[in-house]
Amino acid sequence: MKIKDIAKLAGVSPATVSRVMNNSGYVIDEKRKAVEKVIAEVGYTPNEIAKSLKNRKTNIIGVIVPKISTETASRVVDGITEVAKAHDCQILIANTDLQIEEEIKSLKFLSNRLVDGIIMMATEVTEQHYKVAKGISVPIVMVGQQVDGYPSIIHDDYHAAKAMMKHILAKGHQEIGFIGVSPHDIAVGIKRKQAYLDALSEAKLEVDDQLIAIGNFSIESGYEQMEKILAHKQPTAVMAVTDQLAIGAIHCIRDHRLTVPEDISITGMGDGKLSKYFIPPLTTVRLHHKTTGIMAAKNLFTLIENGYVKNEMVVDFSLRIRESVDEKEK
Amino acid sequence: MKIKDIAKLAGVSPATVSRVMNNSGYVIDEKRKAVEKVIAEVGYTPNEIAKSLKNRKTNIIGVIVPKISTETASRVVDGITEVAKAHDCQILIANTDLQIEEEIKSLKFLSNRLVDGIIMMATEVTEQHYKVAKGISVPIVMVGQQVDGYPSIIHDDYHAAKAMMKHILAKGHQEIGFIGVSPHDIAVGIKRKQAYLDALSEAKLEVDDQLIAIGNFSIESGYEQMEKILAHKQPTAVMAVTDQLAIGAIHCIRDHRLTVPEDISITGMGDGKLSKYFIPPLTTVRLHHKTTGIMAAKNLFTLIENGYVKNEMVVDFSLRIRESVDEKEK
DNA sequence: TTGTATGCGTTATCAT
DNA sequence: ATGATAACGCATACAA
Repeated sequence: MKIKDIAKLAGVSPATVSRVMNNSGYVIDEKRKAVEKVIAEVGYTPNEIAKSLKNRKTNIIGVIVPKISTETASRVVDGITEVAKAHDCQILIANTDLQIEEEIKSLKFLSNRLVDGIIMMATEVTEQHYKVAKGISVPIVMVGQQVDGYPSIIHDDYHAAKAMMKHILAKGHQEIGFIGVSPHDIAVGIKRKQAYLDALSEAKLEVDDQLIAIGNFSIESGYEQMEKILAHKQPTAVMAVTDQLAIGAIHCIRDHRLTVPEDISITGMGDGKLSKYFIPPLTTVRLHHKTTGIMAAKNLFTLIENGYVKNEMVVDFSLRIRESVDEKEK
Repeated sequence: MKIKDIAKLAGVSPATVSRVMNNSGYVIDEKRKAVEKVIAEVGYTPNEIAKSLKNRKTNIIGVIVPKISTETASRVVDGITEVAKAHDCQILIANTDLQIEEEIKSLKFLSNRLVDGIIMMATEVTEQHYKVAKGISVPIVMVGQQVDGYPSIIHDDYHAAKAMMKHILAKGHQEIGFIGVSPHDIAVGIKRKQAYLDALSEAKLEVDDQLIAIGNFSIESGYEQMEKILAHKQPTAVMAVTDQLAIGAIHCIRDHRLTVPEDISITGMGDGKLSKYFIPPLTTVRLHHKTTGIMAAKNLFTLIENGYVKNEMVVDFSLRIRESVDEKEK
C-alpha cells in the first residue's frame, strides 16, 4: 500500500495525501477528512525508506558500542534512548564486540546516509579510526575519550580516581595497592593509574611496583592480580580500577583467610548495580553513565541541527563511601 | 558522491559501476579496474538508503527490548548481534522502557520496510500487540513468551523453577518461602510460581500463603518481600524468582541477624554475572540468554529466507549449585 | 487549494 | 559487454 493507492481510494492526488500526512501546505478540511478516513481504514503507514531517501534524513542515530552486555555501555545507551525518543528518533546499534576492525566497518557503513549522526563509544581511538572518521560527513560525537576535532563526552576519570585515593589516604593508609588495566584503554588504563601515582606522590609516598598489578576487565582478573600482589606484599588498602576487579580482589583476599576491610581495604570504580549490595558494600565512585548518554545524544542533536557544539564536556562523578574501606590505626 | 559521478570519472555508465560494486553481470577487466581505481581514490561508498529502496531489503533487523540496561536483555542482544554479523546485518534497537505503548509504536514504525525482520522481546503480549503484529508484513519472532502464530523462543521457566525447587526439597526443606513477581509477566510471574506450587504439592506439602510474597524486579523489592515473610514466619528456605530478588532477600535476612544459608537457604534464578561472586555464592539456575538471542536471530533469518520455521523452541537451563542452600537437618 | 511532474541514488531490464 | 532508462515510494516546485 503506497501513497498513490491511498490517493486513488480517497479520490485525491498523491500530493494531497502527502500533505495531510505531514500537515504541510493547504488542504481543505473535507479532503483531509476523506484522506484520514482511508488511511485509518487500510492502516496505511508510509515507507520510511522512501521518506528517508527523499528527505535526506532517516531519523535514526547510530551508536557504536564495544559491548552492549556491559553495565557501562547499556546505561549509556539507556541515556541515549531517552533523548532520542524525545526527538522521535530510533537508534541503530553496532555492537562491535571490541573488534577495532568492526568499529571501522560500522563507522563507514552507518555514515552512508543510513543515520543522521553517530555516537561512538570507543575504548581506544587509533589513527585508523581517526582517518575514517574524518572522511565521514555525518556528525559524530565521541563518548569516553577526548578525540581532537570531535565533541567528546568524557568521564572525569582522573579526578574520580584521585578522589578515591584521597579518601583512602584520609583513612590513614600508606601502603596502597593498585589493580589496573592495560593502557590501551586511555580512560581506565591510563588516567586512573595516573591519578593513583599522583595521589601517592602528593602524599609524599613512594611508588612500589610490587603493589601495582595490571589485568583485564574481568572479575577473574581481579582475583589473579590480587594474588600477584599478595605474593610479595600485604598492602593495607587496594584501589581497583573497576568494581569487578575489586570484587575479584575481595574474593582473593578472602581465600587468603584475610578479611575486607579489617585486614585490607578495597575500593572499586563504577558503582555497578550490585556493588551496593555486595558484602561488604563496596566503596566506589559512581560514574554517571546514563547522564553521559543523555549529554552525548543532546550534543549530537544540536550538532545535527546547528552544526556546532561545545567541544568537550566532562560529566560528574560522586564518591560512594560504603563499607569496604576501614580506618587504618597507626 | 554518487554512482553517476563515479561513472563519469571512470568513463563508463552508472550501470557498469553498479555491476562492479555488486559483482553482477559482465564487466570487462579493464573497465572493472578503472572503476575500482576511482572508487578507491574518492573513497566512494554507496547510499544504503537508495539501495534499500530499490532492493526492498535493508539488511537491518529490528529488535524490540523492554530495557537494554538489563543483564537479560543485553545478553540476548549479544546473541542476536553475533548471528546478525554473520549475515552482514545491522541491528536497530527499540528500547521501549517497559512502555506498552512504545512497544506498539516501535512495532509499527519498524515494520514500514525499515527492517527485514523483527525480534520482539516482550514481557507481556496484549491483545493490542497481537492485533498490530498481525497487520505487519515483515517476519517477527518472539522471545521470552510463546505467542500463537509466531515463532517463539522461550526459556523453560517452568522446569527451571521446578528443578530449583526439587533441589531445595532434596536438601530436606519443608517450609519453603517464595518471592515472586506480578503475573503480568507470564514467564517469570506465572510459570515460575506454578512450578513452586506444583513442586510443593508433588511433595505433599501444604501451600502457606504467608510464605508467598510478590514484588517487582528490584533488589529493594526482594528485601521488602522477605521482610513481609519474616513478619509472619521463618521458613528454612526461600526461592526467589530472580537473582536480584534473592540478593535483596539475603540482605533482609542478614539485617534480622540471621545467616544464609545456615538459618535460611536462598535461591535465585538467572545466574547474573555477579551471582557466582556474591557472598555466599548464589545457588541459582542459569538461563541461557545469549543462546536465546542466537536462536531467535537464526530463526528470523531462516524465516526471512524460507518463509517458514519451527514454531516453538525452548532453550536449555542448568542448575548452578553453589553455597546459598544448606542441608536441613531434621 | 490542488494536481502534475520531477528527483532522491540505486538496480535491473532491455536494447545495442 | 555496455549503456540508456524505468522504477522503488515519497515530497515538493511549480503550474493551474
